[in-house]
Amino acid sequence: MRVTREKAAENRERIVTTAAKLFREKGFDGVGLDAIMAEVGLTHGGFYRHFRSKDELAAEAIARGLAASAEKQAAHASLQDLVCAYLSPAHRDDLGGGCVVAALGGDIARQGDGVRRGLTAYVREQLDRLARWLAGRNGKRDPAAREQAIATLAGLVGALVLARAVDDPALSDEILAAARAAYGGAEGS
Amino acid sequence: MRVTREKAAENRERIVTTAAKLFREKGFDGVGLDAIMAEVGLTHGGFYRHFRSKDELAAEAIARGLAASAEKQAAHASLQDLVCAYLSPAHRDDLGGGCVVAALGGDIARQGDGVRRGLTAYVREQLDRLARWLAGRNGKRDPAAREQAIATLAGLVGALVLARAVDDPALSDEILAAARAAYGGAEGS
DNA sequence: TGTACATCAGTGAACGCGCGTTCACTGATGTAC
DNA sequence: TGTACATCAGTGAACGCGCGTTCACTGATGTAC
Repeated sequence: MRVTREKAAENRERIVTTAAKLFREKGFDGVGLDAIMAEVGLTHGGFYRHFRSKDELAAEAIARGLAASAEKQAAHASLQDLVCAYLSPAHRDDLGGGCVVAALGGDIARQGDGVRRGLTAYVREQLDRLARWLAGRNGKRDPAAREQAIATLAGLVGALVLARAVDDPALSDEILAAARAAYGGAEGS
Repeated sequence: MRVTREKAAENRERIVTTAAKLFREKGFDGVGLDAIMAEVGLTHGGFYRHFRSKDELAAEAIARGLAASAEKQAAHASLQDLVCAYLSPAHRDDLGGGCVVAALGGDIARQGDGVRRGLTAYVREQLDRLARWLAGRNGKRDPAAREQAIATLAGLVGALVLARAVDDPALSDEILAAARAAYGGAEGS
């Protein structure tokens, strides 16, 4: 049942992206290798032709998810766009495709070095991007831009976590709307 | 080996508080009943004299953790106090005794109805408290107080999650300090 | 280009461990008289 | 107050299932000649 090298590489790729989705949806311990492989369309035995362990897959899946997030954030034309998209009901309801930090934040703090190092680099990158935007908005060379960037990133992540954790749809929507307003998603750029 | 009714009630209590601590430290799936019971000083078999299942314990432990948090927040004399304590390095490093939402936020969204309803009530309570304080600071009857309360709560939770997830102690400290400044922990009341 | 052989991605059964749950049992507590 | 019996919190072994991991095997792909 050997497959093309090309096909094998594609399968490996799909294992990583599928895992990245499922981990965000159900947590690291909430998904088994069999569920991941089944969603890819393979049997679980073949997993170890691609990865040494579930942990190795987890590290790679997180890295992939962070890279995808970074790309998505970079695509926004303005801070306003980014905040509106991040705090949209659609993003709240898209656990598997959304922000890795909001979905797995608590668990990441308990993960190994590789995962946490990747996350740290991602946070630095996002802070730099936000600070640049904020400096542009407030006037060049704003010394408070970095502090504002940190407050904004924290507010975005926290608002999404709260909006997802809360039981009442009306309260959840209110949280998103208030945070959009507070973090610049409703004002002009 | 029967024990006093009093002693049994005390044991039950300790199971709940120990579970509340360990769940926050290692996640729901990261701790077994045997570990919880061992830390209490009992054997795992006795667990089912007190609870019908691990899930039932989880719901009660979360509720207990939220109640403890609410009490702690209410004890602060001012918003400044609360923000400074919440965003302190000590709180960041006290996973087991700290904020339930920051420690288990992502997992709570995947829990049952009981847990989420309790969390929702807790969030409402905190928002009301924050809005009252913010209205007091800005002048009575501030219509933006609630929006500001939401932004503040989100910022607190998000900053703590980020500070814990990040690998670099200096960046972690910077996040806490910036958020303290941005959310009113450094200004006068 | 064609043939023979080596490689190796994927299969599916099996292993082993952890963990939630159950159960027969113990013996001190609680209660009825 | 004292005695006999019922209750039940806690014990420790056992069960069963899920899941990460291993392994012998298959058969198409890749390669050497």
